[in-house]
Amino acid sequence: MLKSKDSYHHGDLRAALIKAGEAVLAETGVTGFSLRAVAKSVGVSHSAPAHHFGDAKGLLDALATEGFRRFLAAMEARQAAEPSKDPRQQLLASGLGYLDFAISSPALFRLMFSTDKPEPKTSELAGAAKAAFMHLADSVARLRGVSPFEAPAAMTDVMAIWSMVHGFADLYIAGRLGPPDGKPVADREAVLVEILDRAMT
Amino acid sequence: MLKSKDSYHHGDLRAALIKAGEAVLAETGVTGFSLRAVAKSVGVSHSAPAHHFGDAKGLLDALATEGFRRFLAAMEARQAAEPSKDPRQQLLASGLGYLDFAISSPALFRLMFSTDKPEPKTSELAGAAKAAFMHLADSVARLRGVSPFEAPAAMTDVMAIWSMVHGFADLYIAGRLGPPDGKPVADREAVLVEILDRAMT
DNA sequence: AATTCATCTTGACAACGACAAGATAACGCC
DNA sequence: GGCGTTATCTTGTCGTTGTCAAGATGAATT
Repeated sequence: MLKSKDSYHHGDLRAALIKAGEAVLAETGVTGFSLRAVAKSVGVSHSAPAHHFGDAKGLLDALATEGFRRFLAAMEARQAAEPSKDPRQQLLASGLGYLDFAISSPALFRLMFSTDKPEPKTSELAGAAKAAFMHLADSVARLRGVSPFEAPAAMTDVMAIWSMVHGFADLYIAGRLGPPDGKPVADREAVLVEILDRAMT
Repeated sequence: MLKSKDSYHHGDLRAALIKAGEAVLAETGVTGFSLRAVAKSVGVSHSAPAHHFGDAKGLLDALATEGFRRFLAAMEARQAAEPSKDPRQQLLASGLGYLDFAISSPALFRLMFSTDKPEPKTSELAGAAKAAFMHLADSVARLRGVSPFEAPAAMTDVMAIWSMVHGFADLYIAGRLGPPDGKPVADREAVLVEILDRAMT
């Protein structure tokens, strides 16, 4: 018994709500986000989401969790498409995947890095976020030959690289890069590669 | 005739609302932000703010505008406190001011770089944001000896430096820097100076 | 002093998040 | 097969929110 549209029980409500929630989030942003709008777009009563996610924060957490998974997937996809196995090239490819995701889902990207830290380490959200961080740490480990958790210098590399990509992506989706009133940025990927290269010293 | 607390006309409502709005924003974040809560904290009717700011977005825009002014002031303050007049040292000091502001007003910082671009270039918001950008462009111009608006290489410097500080500040206030479950970051200023240095090549 | 007008209040409405109580059907157990 | 249990979804309600309309107040202007 899977999706039956007109039966009393939806059958796959949780997944449907996450999918619809992502669309609503992309359209209205976090501030305009409405549980009832999500429910309506799925064709379900206004308080149906409560049973699956508790309150509004619950659904947003689920969206952020799903976001971190796709975020990681975007970085890995770019790495897989990069022919060279050189750690430096792989790390640059990862950065391009980082930017890909931010551009394709700006509202979700913002939600994921929204100020509320993931509370307990047992939560799925924290796990997905940690997985994304570990991907970066591993990439730097391959580049430097040392684990960032053992060598402080490598941890500085992690922070430098992460700050650079994240800042570029965040400013880009805010439309704030380049001259104030000018167009976005000529060739964003070329620029990102060039400045990311600086972060690796 | 300035602030008279119990008269029908407040006398300085606009300024009072901005001040109170900033407090509410800091407490509840953008999502929990409420016009009525701001009005109540000033001791005024729930729809008094409308006359000064139109709708909720109007007040948030005013807060962001004020934020950009203090943002610029924070960078200049750090520069003034830096004894060396060397362009590189001055630029680093500016970066520390950037971080100062983000840490002291995280919610406001997020609001300022929130995705909605400043629409018309005539708005005060766009002007204040542009002033902050110009400060950075000027600093880079002094460092490189060329205006970023004339030399593409210098503009790349601007983007590299801005991305680095912004990313570091944004990740820091999100509590995401350093090991996933660890403490914030040992000496944040030393780390920022070190990685910012990389951005300048 | 009379009038004008910006400023602020009161009242209303639709939409929202959250809660409680009930309806429906899937599942387990005998 | 029949019955109770339980997860799932609906309906109804409450307090709060943003926005609009209409009125009250008093400062400024003439």
